[in-house]
Amino acid sequence: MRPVGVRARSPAPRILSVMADPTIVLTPYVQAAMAAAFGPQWREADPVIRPANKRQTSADLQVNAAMAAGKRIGRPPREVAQGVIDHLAADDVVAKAEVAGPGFINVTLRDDWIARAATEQLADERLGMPRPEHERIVIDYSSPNAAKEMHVAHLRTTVVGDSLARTLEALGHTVIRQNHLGDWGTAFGMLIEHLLEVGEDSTDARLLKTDPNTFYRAARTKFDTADKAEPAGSAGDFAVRSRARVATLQSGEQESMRLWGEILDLTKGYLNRVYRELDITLTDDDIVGESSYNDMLPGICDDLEAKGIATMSDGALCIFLDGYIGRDDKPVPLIIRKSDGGYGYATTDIATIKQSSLDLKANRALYVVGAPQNLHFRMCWDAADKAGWIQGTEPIHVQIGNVVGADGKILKTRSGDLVSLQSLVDAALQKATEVVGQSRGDLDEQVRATIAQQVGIGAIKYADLSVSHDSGYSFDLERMLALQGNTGPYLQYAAARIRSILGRADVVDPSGPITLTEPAERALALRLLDFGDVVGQVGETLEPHRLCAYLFDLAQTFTTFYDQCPVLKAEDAEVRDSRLALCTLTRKVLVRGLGLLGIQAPDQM
RNA sequence: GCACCCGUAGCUCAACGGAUAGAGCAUCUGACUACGGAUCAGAAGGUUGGGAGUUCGAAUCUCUCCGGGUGCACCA
Repeated sequence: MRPVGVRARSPAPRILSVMADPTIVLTPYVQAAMAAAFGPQWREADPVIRPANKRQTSADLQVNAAMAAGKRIGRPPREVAQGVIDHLAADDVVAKAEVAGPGFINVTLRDDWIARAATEQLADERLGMPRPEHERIVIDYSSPNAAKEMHVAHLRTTVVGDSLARTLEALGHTVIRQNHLGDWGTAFGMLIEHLLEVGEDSTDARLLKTDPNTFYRAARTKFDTADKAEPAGSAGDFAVRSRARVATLQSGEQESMRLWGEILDLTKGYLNRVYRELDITLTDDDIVGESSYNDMLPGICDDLEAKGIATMSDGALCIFLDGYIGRDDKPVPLIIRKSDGGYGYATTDIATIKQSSLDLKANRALYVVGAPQNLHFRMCWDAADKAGWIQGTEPIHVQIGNVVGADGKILKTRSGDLVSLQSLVDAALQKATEVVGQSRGDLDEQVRATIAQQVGIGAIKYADLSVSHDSGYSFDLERMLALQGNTGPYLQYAAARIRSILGRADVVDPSGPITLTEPAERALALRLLDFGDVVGQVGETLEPHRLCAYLFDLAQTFTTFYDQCPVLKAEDAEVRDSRLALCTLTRKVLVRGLGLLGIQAPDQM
């Protein structure tokens, strides 16, 4: 059985758009040196180039291949390292290379090379982002339920999934967004009956658009009241009608289907409002309701049974896979058809991966879904794979950790419900409004409101994205809206500040050339060059927090530069032009990077 | 019981098998009457839960123990 859900980490061939990334530029040089020194079998070897350890050396990069190679070559690592240096023909890039410690090669890049690379990066539309081998990538994310309000758990899968979609698209991949809307199930019987009772054009019906939980709860309450009434039937026949409606709906009866469609239309109104407020790229075109798989489900069950993969057990059609043992040492079943003939998530999830692989020909299929569902997905994919339905597709569960409160527990309201997404957003917007009102009382209210919107949403998103997606994070408004520290507002501020500087310069579109004399200039330029590599890494590892960490570090590197190097008051025109170009490039990288995270950068704040 | 995730500075979190484990917040000390101070420089803070192993080298890989979270038959 093939391992599923694990991304092979063999280094993918990368095609560079410009010379920008130092590691990529240096790699062939080092490989050539190793081949020249120790034979052609080293031409493809990973030179293990890493950022240099700043406590040990002032160099920029370290090449660590010599230590691993030492054993195979049969020579001391330091000797191997020296051999690489002796054959290194990279004078146009490398200023200095020297052996250190047990066999590190510390490499210092040439200032003029860095300057030239940064100037090129500024001219590059893609700012040095790589163009990896093209893939088709299906991303399942957000996945709310019809007629229910989105809650905390949806927030993160929506935000993380959207960032991944934007990033993978920017890398040139074809991204197919799939928003698996929960649009089917027994609850629709009572929802339809409730809709009929309140009237399709009533204000109560409009609640589906504005406050779906209230609508849902009203239906639920009626159902429960009627269902549990003693003696039976004393509270009306709502429950009976609801059950009957489920049956007519499932049979495809026209009027039931129309009413069902009405509920979905209203739901889409709600979802689109939330997505627009959060600046999420999902649209109606991305909605793939669970119901759209209905027609496939019987065939899937039949096929799995015919292939001998699924068997009947206690009236349900189940798949028992090797290696899945549950309580009491009993094998865990994957139930694909319930004993009442209905289908659960397992069957539709098998359908989705089958479709992504065989129909959509996806190279990767991402499921940006809560971590607790890991077992479920592994079983579905193992089953699908066993049936031969995963061909050339790597299914990946991008596990989303829980959002917890200050007490470390999952965010819940006093009544025990999960906290609604809207209440979190509202709280963030209110707080952002306060902050902007305090610091920018000079701006008119309309402008302040726009900024507060961008800052509040940016703060939430950045908080979601800046910690690794599989770990939980504590929802703390104070922290996420803080103006200093690793937060969205800090990065937005950095971008706004640079724009202000550029606005006060008389140059329209600074293009350099960039020249480097001050250490702070050099450090900034070098860090800017890393942008493309970081974005490429996010595309492979599916970890947006790496981009967050990079942007934060870049912003800090910039402020150091800005503190130490006068820009507008630079001593001469050439230096001024160079620094304005560095400012421009930094702003472009920050804005583009935030854009990949799905965060807007206000012009002023 | 079985499986997956996690345990790193007071707090929130990083670290692609590489050197003395890094940031931010909080704490403490300095700088500049400021090209946007929403700043910069610095200090302090750690036996990476414990132990064993693999490796030239382990927070990272393996095993084991402790502690926490989650999942495990008709919910999605």
